[in-house]
Amino acid sequence: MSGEAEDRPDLAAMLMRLGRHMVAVEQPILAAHDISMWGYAVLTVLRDEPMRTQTALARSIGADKTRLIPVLDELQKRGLIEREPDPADRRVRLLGLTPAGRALHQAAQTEIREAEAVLLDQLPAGDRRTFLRALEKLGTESA
Amino acid sequence: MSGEAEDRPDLAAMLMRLGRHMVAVEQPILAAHDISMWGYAVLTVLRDEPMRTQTALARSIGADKTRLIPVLDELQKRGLIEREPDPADRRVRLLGLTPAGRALHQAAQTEIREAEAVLLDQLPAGDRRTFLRALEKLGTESA
DNA sequence: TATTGTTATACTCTATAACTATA
DNA sequence: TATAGTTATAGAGTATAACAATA
Repeated sequence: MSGEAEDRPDLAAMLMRLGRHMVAVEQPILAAHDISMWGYAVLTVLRDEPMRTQTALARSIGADKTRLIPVLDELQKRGLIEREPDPADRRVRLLGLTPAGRALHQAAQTEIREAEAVLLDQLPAGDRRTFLRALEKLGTESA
Repeated sequence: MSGEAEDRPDLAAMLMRLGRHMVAVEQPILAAHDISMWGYAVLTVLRDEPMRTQTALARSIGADKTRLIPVLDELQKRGLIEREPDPADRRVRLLGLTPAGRALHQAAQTEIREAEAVLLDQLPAGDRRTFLRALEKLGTESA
């Protein structure tokens, strides 16, 4: 309980406003690599760890499993992901990045980080670190 | 340019994830007051300053002017906003809160701040202040 | 019977364009 | 002719439910 008066917009409003702005900033970069926002999100998750089911993948990026299917179809067709039935349980699809998928993700992320820096450089280095750490912590522990 | 390796999710992903979560947290509160997210956004803007046109109001909350109209119809019908033609230029609608609108906004916002505190209390007080200030600054200066 | 993945459908949200009225 | 507001329509994005394959 801080005794200070908090004269600021609501948290959801600030997050969604800045979030929409950053999505708009990312859009041209992703388009240059011919990949959608959901496609990029899939590559990001699979880079950190392969997944055993599409349902788990969908949950981890906050998407419905049904709307991931066209995305996975496209990524597979372009040779960016592997997606093969598990011999031990042929209902599930083992998911992972191909080298091409890894390379594309790396290239796109590098450009995205440069675009983010333009925004984040408005903050002093210490505030920037605190901001990013807080944002990551709140997102992972609650959402 | 910080020389540190930045092993974190992309900024847009973190913002949208936490933003969606906070919207979900707000939803039951707004529903209890029988008001939509856009309706609440309108009340918030008008509390800070009356507006001279609906187009300006739409722009200030990042919405299309056409999708604001049913929202304004509803708010007006419930006596939460005033919306009268400007005698000096009868094309424009002068917009402002009624006392009832101001009271409803205040009540809802109080509950929303309490819900936000549950999340924000995970941060040390200093980090919390830095986080909120940074978020507000980045949102207003760029988006 | 339960679970994974898929397809088809319906629904919500949003943007586009056309219209009215004022200036 | 230009602008504010409104209406109608179409499009994108998303979720719901039914289905097929496997356990």
